[in-house]
Amino acid sequence: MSDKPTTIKEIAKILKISVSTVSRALNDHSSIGLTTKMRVKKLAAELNYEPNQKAIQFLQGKSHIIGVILPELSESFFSTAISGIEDVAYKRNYTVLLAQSHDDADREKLLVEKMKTQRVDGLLVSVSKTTSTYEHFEIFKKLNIPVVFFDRIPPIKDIHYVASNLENGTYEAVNFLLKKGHRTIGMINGPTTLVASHERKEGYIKAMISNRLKFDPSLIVSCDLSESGTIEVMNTMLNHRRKPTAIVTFNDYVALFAMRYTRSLELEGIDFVSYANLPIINYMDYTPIASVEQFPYKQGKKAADILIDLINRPKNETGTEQAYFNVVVDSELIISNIK
Amino acid sequence: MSDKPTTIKEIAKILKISVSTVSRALNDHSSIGLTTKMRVKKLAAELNYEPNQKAIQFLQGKSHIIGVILPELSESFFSTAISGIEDVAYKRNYTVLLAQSHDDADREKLLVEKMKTQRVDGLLVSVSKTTSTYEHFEIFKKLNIPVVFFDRIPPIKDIHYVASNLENGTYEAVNFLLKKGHRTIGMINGPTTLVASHERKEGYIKAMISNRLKFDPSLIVSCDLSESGTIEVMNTMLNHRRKPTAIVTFNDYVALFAMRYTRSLELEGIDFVSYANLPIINYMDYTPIASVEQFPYKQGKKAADILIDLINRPKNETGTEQAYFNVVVDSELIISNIK
DNA sequence: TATTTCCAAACAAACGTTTGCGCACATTTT
DNA sequence: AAAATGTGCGCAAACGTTTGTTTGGAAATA
Repeated sequence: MSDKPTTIKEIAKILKISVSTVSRALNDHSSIGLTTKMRVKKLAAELNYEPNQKAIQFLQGKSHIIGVILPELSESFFSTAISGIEDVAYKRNYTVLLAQSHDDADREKLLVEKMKTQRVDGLLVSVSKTTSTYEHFEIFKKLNIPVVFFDRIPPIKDIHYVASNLENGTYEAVNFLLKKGHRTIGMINGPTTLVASHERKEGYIKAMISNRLKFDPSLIVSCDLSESGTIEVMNTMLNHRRKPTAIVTFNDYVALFAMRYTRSLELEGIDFVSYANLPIINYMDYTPIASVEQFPYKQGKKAADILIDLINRPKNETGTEQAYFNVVVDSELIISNIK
Repeated sequence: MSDKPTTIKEIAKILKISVSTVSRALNDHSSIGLTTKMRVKKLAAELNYEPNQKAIQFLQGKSHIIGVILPELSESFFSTAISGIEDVAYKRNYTVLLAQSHDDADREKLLVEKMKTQRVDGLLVSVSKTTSTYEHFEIFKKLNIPVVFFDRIPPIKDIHYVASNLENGTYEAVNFLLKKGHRTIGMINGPTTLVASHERKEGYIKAMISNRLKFDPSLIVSCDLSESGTIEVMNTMLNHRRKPTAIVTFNDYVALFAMRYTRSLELEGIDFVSYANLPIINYMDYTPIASVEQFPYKQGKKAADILIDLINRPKNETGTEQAYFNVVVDSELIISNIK
């Protein structure tokens, strides 16, 4: 039968010393003699001793679980981010409790409750598209449990977050197109309410300016990101007095819609640049000629690291204003090697 | 400041009764009077009492964590499966510890170790492509910790598993093509070593037989599933004395490769049927006309349910041979609505 | 009335580990 | 020689909960 795992007690009994001595020996406490330490460690190794995490966590009143709530696991951006989150969590001895909101605000609220019940030590959130109120996160603030937002960040103050800087990537993208000879560059942007839309626009403008070109606001159009919406704005673009020879799209889906539409019109020669969300893009016949990479793995890692730092930070003195982590990960233009 | 969560002790103190009474009252133990129960429950509700899971789990010597090791989170099949696993885990009060092998056997071995250290109560595994030995799972058997395999199942005896029945889905697929008028149906199958390849072949054959058609083995070809491999076998197909008018491919990637290749040859009119792995398929210009759906969500749920059942099964009498769960989830042909 | 049965609640141990405190002994300082 | 300091280790409490055993008293039986 399966012998129960070795405990510190058994080691103590065998060595005829107290449990506390064993505990301290294993933790390299300074008040334990070298010989005793050696003996303890040797026996521990022989017996395959592994500390009972549950006991420790219970004792310390910490769950050593970090909650992660994100919109869709099946979106490659998020599943890649999770990968980074987990690598960090594992290294730092935390367990990840995963949950998906499926972009539903109500479900998100429910999940936040669940996380509280599970007594997570910290929370990592990428908010759902439909979330418009943010009180459900207040509970955590009250309980002094840190929350770090990443990628999809609520428009409120006093929060920790990790997000990508889309401005610089967009700058690079537009710059790349300009260097390639394009002079009329369109942009299919997302809803103007999104921070991400704003950043894209800024990057676009900066690229134009730094190339001493005039910025034509009518070349940037907002889109609801659906297929029909994309076709609609594509029509606007194509009927523009200055028809773009290149278009930057909000994401890969929009790029695919737009490219499919131009092909259906038997239009050729428009260069597309997008933002990397889909790995599958490599399997396709027609792909954007470049992509702005947002490094979801890196972002996930960073966010998890910050969260765990926050969990373990020394007790913040009451009254003292604490600092908020606002980390921005630069994006980067990746030029496709498919010609 | 954040008041610490309410404990059973505090309730006891306030009500001037013992902790054990409170505990039993909350758990509806029979030996507690109705009035006491009411009083306890009322106060518990008022104080927002939530049992400290860590304490319970520690006391019971259970971690209430199930480990999940799978090849790639970013593959939609797996991320969908995870979703099902988590739903079940949550409902049954378990936490999911997630890990990816990235289809690397060594990493998988490492992760199994990690899971052991974390003292998971059970393990859910979809084995990596490169795994060829399976001793690392033996440790769990020895420790009496249940392991359930799903989707990618090792070819060994005496294991629990959940897998999809590809035979029936393939049968439906081929049948569908036959009904559509096709008489020469090719199949790009995977490596013959895979169970999944075998099942596809069987389904194919059964469909032919039940339609009273002769089965031509040369119409089924093995493929390493790479793009070049796909092109190679496509050439074989296209030069076959009986050129197929429809082809069933091992997965969506192979379908995409094959379809791209036929288009590059400016060949038209071959119908493709594939197995649903990629949601993105809907965004593409050319898609298979039908897909065999494997219900990863359902499979994940089922696997998790079985695992947790196994964890909580009454102690198996030593010596008594225990039964192994071998669950097979039927696949189903989904006909694409994109014409 | 004396004894048994039963109900409701209390007591106390247990789970594995960490940690503040204290004790004994040895060494160094006054 | 007495006092202070240091070293190495043990004692016991603590974390929150469950659960086997015990207790007190009331009701039921003899």
